[in-house]
Amino acid sequence: MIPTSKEIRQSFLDFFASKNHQIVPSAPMVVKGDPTLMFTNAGMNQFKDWFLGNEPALYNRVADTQKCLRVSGKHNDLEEVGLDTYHHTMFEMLGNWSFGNYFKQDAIDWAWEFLVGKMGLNPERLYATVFEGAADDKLERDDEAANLWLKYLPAGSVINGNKKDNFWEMGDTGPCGPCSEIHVDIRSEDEIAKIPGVELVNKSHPQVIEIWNLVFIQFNRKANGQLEELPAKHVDTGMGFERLCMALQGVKSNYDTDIFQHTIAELGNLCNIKYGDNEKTDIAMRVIADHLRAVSFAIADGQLPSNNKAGYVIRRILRRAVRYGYTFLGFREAFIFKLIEALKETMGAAFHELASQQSLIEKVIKEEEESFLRTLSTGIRLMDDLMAKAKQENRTEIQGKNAFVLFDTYGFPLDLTELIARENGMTVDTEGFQSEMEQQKNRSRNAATQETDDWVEIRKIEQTVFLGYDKFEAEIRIARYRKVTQQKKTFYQLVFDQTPFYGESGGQAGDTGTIEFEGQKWVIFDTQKENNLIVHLTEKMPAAPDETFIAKVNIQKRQNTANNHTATHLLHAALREVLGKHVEQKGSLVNADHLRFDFSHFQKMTEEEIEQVEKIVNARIRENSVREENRKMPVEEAKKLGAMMLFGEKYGSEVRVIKFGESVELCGGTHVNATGAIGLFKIVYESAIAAGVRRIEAVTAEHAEKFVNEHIKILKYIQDSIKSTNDILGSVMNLQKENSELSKQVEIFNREKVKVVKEHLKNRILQENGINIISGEVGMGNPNMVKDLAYQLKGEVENLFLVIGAVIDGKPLLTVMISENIVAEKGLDAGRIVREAGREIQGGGGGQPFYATAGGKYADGLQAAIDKALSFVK
RNA sequence: GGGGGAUUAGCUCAGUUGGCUAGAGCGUUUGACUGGCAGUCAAAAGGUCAGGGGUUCGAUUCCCCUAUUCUCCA
Repeated sequence: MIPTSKEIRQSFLDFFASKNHQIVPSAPMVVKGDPTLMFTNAGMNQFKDWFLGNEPALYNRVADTQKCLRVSGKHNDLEEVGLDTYHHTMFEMLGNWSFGNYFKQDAIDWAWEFLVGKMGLNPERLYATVFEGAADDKLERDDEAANLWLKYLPAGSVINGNKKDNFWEMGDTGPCGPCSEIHVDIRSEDEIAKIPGVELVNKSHPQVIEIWNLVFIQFNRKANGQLEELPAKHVDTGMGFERLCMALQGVKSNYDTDIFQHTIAELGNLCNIKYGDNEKTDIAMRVIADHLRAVSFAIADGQLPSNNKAGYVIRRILRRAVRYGYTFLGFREAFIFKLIEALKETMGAAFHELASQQSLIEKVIKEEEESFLRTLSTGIRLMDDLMAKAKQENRTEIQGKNAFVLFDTYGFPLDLTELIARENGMTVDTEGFQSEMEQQKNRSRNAATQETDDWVEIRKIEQTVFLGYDKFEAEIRIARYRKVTQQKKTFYQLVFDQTPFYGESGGQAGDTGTIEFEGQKWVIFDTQKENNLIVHLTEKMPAAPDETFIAKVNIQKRQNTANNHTATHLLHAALREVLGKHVEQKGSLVNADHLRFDFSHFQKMTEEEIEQVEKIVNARIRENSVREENRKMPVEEAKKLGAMMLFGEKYGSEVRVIKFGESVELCGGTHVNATGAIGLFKIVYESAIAAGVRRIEAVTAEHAEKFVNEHIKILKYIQDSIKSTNDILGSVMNLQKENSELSKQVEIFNREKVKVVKEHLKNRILQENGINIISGEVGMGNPNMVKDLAYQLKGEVENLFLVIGAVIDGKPLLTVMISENIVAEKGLDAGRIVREAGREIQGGGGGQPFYATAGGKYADGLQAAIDKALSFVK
């Protein structure tokens, strides 16, 4: 009986539950509150603070399955995906952890018990690697792990690995340690007979692969590169779920497991191509099946495709999928969104966010696909131009610089440029392209360099105590600090033993304020949160950092922020009341000046809906509901209370619940004591930010008052200046109507005047050598009338040579118009004539051979200029 | 965070040495043809050339700032 992916996942969790592990849900794939990471790229991310010692571990044994995305930074697999059968952008990582509890022995015993005992993998096909040691770090071989493996494996199956493969580090600094990997050989008997598996371990063979990495964290790497032994040792393991399924289901590719096959079959139906028929179309289908997952889960976690940061990464993944579909499967219209139903059928049971967010995911993806198809068609047009130009210049190569512009500025991928070039018998200078790319990378790197010194620890603390819910001011001591230099600017990060400062998180801006000691003040210009660490930023470091300081939060700003935050909760509840329960928070920003709230909703809000929402919020404010706060409520109880849980948020087992009347939310932010403090709430802006997502911006209290007053002031000003008493709108509309009628009148008069002047000039035609010469000064209101006059005369008088002078707004204007045939016959050039004659009015000019104008500063010279112009035909 | 683009009619876009009375296709309206529809033909309406400053006799075009947006890199 072949186990399904669902059964395999469950067996893993059940197994470690039986070993007294706490099973926790997957953290969101999109990381919030960690500046060093955009996406969860390993199972341990959500426990980072426990490893770093920033906060105590809640459990000492944990296991889970974690949604991971590897598309940027150190682990970037994006361009590999699809080409082989085992790389992914998004994947599930099964993991078990020990926080200062068990170590190498249990980790290895249980891994073996699960794989061989529970899941029935053939032990003869398994290999283990252990760290061979490294001289530069003065580390010995990990004999302890090796000996443990020898209980289960023959000596020939325990292999030494180097620092690159078998020493795990989180980053340049931080916790690290040796690791031991389990590899499995899933080749056929025949192949194994030819080459023993042991020779293929870590050789990138698609069927001799690592499935489980057991990391033994025993060191801390400092900024100077040295290692120090950790007091508490941890275990961090990660097993690729897709690979495990492949091994257990007896297939040769991750994509042949039931995790992907349903989606691939559906895709095959859409394009009428069978998976397995052709290498090229197979790659495309794998790319799409993989990217679809990554993008769908990212959107479900609240990360919409956008034009920078994490959102941009998501956009790029989706576009890569569209590109493959476009090139290899012949899709010319959006298609990926149609596969979400199939994905939901496969994974929806384990990850119910797929089902509950399905229509949003579909809309967003469809919109993105369509927008990228437009980008592609623009690129194809530009490509046509480039090729035409190259052919003109007898080149068969598209210059690297041009290909780069196409890519860099217009987002047109290089492989498509090459494809189109090839189809037209041309090539692309990819070396030139790469060198341009290299320059761009250097520019960015130079701009982004940041130097971070080691933390200087003054006193040991377990975790900063946050006092800000109750206090604006407190005695604090600095626990540690470090210097950060970024683009020649230097500032310091301070961590306190306790603090009234709120660190930026949950959309609420960080506090500002001061710390004081004996009359001296240091400004805290921002407070940030890195995971759960509250970091205070200051430009100057106190000379005696081990003193006790008074920390004071900027109260005015904090209160304004609280107004806006509470108003956001009321707004959220009101939107659900007016628009429906499909409204869910997709993003939120709260600072002292205003609030911004993004939420799922599929159409523009009507004026009436906005008005109604505003009305409800203001009514709640007047009700003056008192804040009911519970800082440590079990998450299950909060759910029962009807608190809104957001997808894409990580919740601990105990949560803070904020209740104002009907509004119940899980929230770590700071709020008003009673809604009355908000005073007034005004929506100032409603717009779309993506398919299916709207944004509201609003202001409260003084800012709302100011907003209203300014509008009233403007209205009053209008009322005063149009001398209207009651019907302002009617008066303005009347004025507009009158204005347009008057403009039309002026237009008519002007035309009439041009006509009169024209007739007058026609009566003064001077014939000379078969040329009809007209000249004179005319009084015209604007240059366009003169132009009009000239063109009319050209149409009505043959063989014309016209010179007109006019003074408009005190400035002289000279116009010359010559019939085209005269230009040709006599070799005249109106442009040259006005340039020469223009000197008489201290100006210059130009135009075309038959029509040119010149302007100047010296109006008295106008007649001389006219004479000068006439001298060209006389 | 750094670089490169874009912003012209309701929509998609042309508009290169600064001066072609600012254009095309689609759409809209009207009229004609057809028994009706589909359609074909003809005509018209529709533009503060994103906003602000500057250079110039003259700016959609060149320069600077702002806003919005796209795109690449980190």
